[in-house]
Amino acid sequence: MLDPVSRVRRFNRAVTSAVGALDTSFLGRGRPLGAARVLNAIGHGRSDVAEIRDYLGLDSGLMSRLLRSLEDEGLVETNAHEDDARRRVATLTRAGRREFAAYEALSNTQAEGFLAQHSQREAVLAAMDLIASTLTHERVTLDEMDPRSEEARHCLGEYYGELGRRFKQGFDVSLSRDPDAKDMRRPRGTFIVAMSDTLPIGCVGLKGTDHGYAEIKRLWVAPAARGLRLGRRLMDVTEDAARGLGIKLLRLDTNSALAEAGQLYRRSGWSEIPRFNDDPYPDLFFEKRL
Amino acid sequence: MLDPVSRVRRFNRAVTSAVGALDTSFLGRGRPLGAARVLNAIGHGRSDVAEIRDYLGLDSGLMSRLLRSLEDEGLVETNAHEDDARRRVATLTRAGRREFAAYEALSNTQAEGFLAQHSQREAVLAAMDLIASTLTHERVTLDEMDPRSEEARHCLGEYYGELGRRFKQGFDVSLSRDPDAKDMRRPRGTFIVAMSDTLPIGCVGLKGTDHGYAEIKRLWVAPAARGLRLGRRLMDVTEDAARGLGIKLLRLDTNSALAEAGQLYRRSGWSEIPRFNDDPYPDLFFEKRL
DNA sequence: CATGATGTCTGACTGTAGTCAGATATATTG
DNA sequence: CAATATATCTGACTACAGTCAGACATCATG
Repeated sequence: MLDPVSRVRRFNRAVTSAVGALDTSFLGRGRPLGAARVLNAIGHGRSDVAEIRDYLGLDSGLMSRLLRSLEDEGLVETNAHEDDARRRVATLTRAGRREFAAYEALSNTQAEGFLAQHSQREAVLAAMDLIASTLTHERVTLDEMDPRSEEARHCLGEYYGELGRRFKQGFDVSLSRDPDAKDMRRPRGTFIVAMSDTLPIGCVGLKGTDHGYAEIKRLWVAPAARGLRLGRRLMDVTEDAARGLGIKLLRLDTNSALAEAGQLYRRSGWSEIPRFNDDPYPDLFFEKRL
Repeated sequence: MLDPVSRVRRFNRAVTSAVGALDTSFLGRGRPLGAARVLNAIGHGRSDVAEIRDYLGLDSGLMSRLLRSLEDEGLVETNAHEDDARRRVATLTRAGRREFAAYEALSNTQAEGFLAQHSQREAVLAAMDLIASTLTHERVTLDEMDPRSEEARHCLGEYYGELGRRFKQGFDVSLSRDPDAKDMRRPRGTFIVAMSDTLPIGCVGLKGTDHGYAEIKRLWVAPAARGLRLGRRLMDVTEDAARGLGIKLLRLDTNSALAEAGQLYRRSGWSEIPRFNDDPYPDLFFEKRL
């Protein structure tokens, strides 16, 4: 019972029966699961019918019927898409928004109830994050984003916080050479955020310079997503982007306190070079020719 | 997106879609989910039809039909229960055992595949244990068991290992006054194991003495099950058992390195007393009058 | 041994999810 | 503008899960 496979299977059993209960509770508002899922997808901002169908994996016939039943209930309205009259766009009516809010409240209460069972909330949450990340890691997308976007700023905040915890002397952004946002935008560079569902779980910046090379900056992976080789994926995508921008040489600096990072660089074709800047924090310097 | 409730809901979404895939894969052997569940319940040693029905939460009519379909496939045989001919007992035929083994192999492969995604297996497993324990903690049963049973010995082994890690000087059972198993059996005492599914996740011993009191020994809760107030439940059940045995006074010893334990005792009506034995490890002593 | 309780089974039924073929309206392309 | 592609809808169908009432055999009890 204590070998790894049994532990995974115990988890599966526990979760399967809990999810079963969760599904039934969706029926708690007198509506079949399929219709409830469509209503919630619309409530969460998916309006294009084809998109919902794709997201929920439904047959077009079934989707059509589910929409019709929600319309009959007065919860949803559909209209032709303004650019293409074949496509339909679904929106919630006032009653639909009310009903959606009721589902949201129900889900929130359920989540709170679950957390209340346990006196060590943070440990439970961290465990949930870890498993959710593992389950969804094939669906993580690496999206180019503006370094000033909310998602990017979230990642950077977490990154700085972690440096503060891991460097003996702490970390003060203002002392470091904080890259200018415009150096991490095309065409000089780029900024990439790893998104799991709607949660930003990692980032990396490619910063253009005028010295004949570009720099990799701010590589960060959320603790819950570590071990999934996301750092490697972020680096690969950034290198591809750099090649696309015609960049021939990459450099980066890091600190030996960040052991995983150093390992990653060495394993993926970077070579250590002498210090090439006067930033007070880094003590390790790498470059890679593309 | 980062408040606790959102994190729980993200976990729910991730797990719901994974479980959906898992359910469908049960159909991968050309058999409806219901029949597959019954087959697997029988394979896992549940033979009494009423027990299976109860475990899977099925209607008696449905259960009957599912059994019939498995019989038609030649996978299951049912016979009258030898003590009560109204009850039926289901057993797997040779073909049934083969089919069950195929499901097992499938589940194991799936579990291994999941673990393989992540380079930090132990962290993922610990997270799964924690969540499984939280989800199933209402279903944890506290069973009286022999202190020499496999379950009890597992718990004691974990307990000693943990003392070794938490005591500065380590822990050597032979130096401690290891209770005689017969002092933790009725009528002198008892031994209680907390079982989650088939996994032992906690224990406590009630050790009878000839000094006018009984002792609480070996209170342990698995790391993954901490925070669920299981220690409290174990203590409550043991006190009830002690009352049932006519015991009027309980004592216990512990070590200040085990802070949670000390807190638990103080909060549940125990009072500190002077040392009452010469065991080298404990430095805190309590008693409670029933 | 009659009576009621229990465990299982059968038949008749419902609701939901899902599939498939074809109809309809709109877009795109040569 | 004709031919084709695309997005949705409708009707007809199947499979599965689940419910309910009642039949039947067996057991426990006074």
